[in-house]
Amino acid sequence: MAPTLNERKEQILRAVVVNYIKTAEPVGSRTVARLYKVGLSSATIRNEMADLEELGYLVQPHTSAGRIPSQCGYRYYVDNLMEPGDISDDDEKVISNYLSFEKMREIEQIINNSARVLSSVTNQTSLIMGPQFKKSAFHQLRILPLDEKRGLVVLITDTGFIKNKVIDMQQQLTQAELHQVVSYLNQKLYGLTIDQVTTSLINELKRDLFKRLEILEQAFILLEESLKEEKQIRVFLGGTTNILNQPEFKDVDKIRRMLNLFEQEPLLFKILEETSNENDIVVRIGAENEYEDIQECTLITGTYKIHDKTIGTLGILGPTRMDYSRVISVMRRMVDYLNNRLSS
Amino acid sequence: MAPTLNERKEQILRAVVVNYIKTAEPVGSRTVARLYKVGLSSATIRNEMADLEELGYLVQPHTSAGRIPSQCGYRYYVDNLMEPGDISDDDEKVISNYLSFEKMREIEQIINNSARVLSSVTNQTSLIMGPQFKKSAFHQLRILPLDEKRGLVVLITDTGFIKNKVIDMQQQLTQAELHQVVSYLNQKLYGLTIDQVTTSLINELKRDLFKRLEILEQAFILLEESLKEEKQIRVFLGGTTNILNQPEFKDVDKIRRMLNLFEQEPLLFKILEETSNENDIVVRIGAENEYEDIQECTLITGTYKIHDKTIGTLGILGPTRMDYSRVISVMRRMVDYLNNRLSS
DNA sequence: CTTTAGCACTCTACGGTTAAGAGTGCTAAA
DNA sequence: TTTAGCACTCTTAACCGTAGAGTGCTAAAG
Repeated sequence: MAPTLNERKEQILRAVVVNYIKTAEPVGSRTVARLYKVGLSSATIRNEMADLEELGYLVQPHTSAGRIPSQCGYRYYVDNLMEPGDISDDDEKVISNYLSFEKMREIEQIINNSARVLSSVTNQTSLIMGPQFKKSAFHQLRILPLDEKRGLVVLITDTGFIKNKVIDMQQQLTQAELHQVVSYLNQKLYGLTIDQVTTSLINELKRDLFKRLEILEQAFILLEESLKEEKQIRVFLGGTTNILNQPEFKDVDKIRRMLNLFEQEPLLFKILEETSNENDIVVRIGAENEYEDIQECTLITGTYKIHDKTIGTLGILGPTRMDYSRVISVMRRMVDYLNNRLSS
Repeated sequence: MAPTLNERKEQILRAVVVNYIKTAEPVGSRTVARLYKVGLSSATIRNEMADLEELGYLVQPHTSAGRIPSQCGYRYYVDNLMEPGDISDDDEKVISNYLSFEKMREIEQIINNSARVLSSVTNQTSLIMGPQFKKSAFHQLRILPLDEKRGLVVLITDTGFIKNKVIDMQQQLTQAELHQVVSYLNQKLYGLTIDQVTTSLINELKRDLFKRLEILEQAFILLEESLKEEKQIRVFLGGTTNILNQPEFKDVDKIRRMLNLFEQEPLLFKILEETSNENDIVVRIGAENEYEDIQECTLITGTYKIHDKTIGTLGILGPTRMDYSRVISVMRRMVDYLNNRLSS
């Protein structure tokens, strides 16, 4: 869609982006001439940079400063100029070092740890959406009587999640009655994703069951509630303090807005879900993001799967001035890791 | 221990503390004379303030500024000058409004919500230690076979916690064998607190059981691990961004140190545990805190119970310049709330 | 026609100076 | 013992002026 630039302009744009990513300082024509063997004088580069500014790829903070990439500039860089490249050896070393230590079994811990790794390698803030229970398929339901009044509902999905919840049972059920209810439910719900277990479906089942047993009111309400609650998903954060190291966040007010965002789990969830794409790593630069408070940031997301079923999203959030190539390769690496780790 | 001040000095000290808490500006003698009907001229107050400074209760940021309370000054204020007072009507209204909405059943949600309330009413950062599983007593253990290879271990405590964990069972166990193991364990462990279930005790049990069944290796290792893991407790945070509103945290470096602290859950846990006292609200001002990074802060803690068993701690962390009277009363209110809520 | 050297111009960042304001300590009088 | 008065101190904000970086434009060179 964007008009293609000639090679020289591309070279210069790349030089500006790369240098600005590294130094966070506006890049002048002299710097480009010196550091990137373009074989041109600063004056020529100046002219080209003026063109690039007119085309919208560069901006000038003020008349006598160097140029910095605009959001379009970053976009062009990511789409056309960046060498995708594999993860660097150094990063790989750090990551595998981190991951080798972990003997975690609980899925939450794995996710949490991944958030930590992701943020400390990229020096950005990482967000990882916990496994989305609702996308799993119903596999099995058990009710385990605890004592006279209480029971434990255990719900097992095809992806291996186990959710449980204590319920009060006002009226006592005999073992046989309980068994009857449970096997009926299992039969009806088997294979549905949790998403598909709607309130209306539950109501229907309730009507059916009431014909046979009229004592389950309590238990049912609670089962319903429990399913509803489970749809709320945790978002794990790593390296929230990393934004403080970025010069673009020297303003306390910006920091506040970001941290505020980090406290709002449902919002983070929404942002991650909207941005992510099942099959690919997505890069949202600046105003490409829906949510206003991150329109000076770039969000990079990827998804992870359990047994080929997409189950969650990971994201890295930082200023638009971000080492795209590196972050993307690290992201790719972590997605692979999670896919392998969780499917075993 | 501290020498008692005469009434006039107390009045002036109180005035300085109160005013400084409100304005965050050094308080001059004129201000004290004007706003707090001491019936003395600024000159007299100046002399008294010079005395108070010599005694260590006030400090001067620089020669020509007003005074601000030293940490000793705050301590004296909290111990002797502050009217303890009940929670204000406004605060009570806000709190009960928040709490009336909640229909939460899960303990984690209750805690999390409490953290939110606490922080938004006090405008400080709140920390709440999740229920301390390890202080509960062992009540009942169940193993629920899921399929050929896996089982669900369910652990129930006297305080009503339910913890569960999936285990892989390499060798198959018959129902009878399983039952035997489980009832043996229940018998041996009943009534012990989780704290008391040490590795050595588990090893002992293991030896005992191996005489009868030699197939439990796997299951046992996993049970042991699961108990160990459960000793790690979550700390819920609320209002971490509130510190940004405090003028004492205008320095980005201080902000970073605090946020860094907030990311280290085990450390928060340690701080809360060290500070808290089962029977009372504890106020730790500045250097009274062990941990270096909060020695410019005040930490106020209280504990909550389930069935008269202390099970967790809540804390409020803010700059030493904090509305002590208000925070303490709010803290007291929330402790009461949690005690009632969780014991039902 | 493209590239380059040169130069005047613009804007920021920084250091130093100044003036206003707040509050003190001291002295002497009430 | 208290208070009025005053000189003194220190901070803060505003206001220069200058150095430095980088530009845009022009004119010459390739």
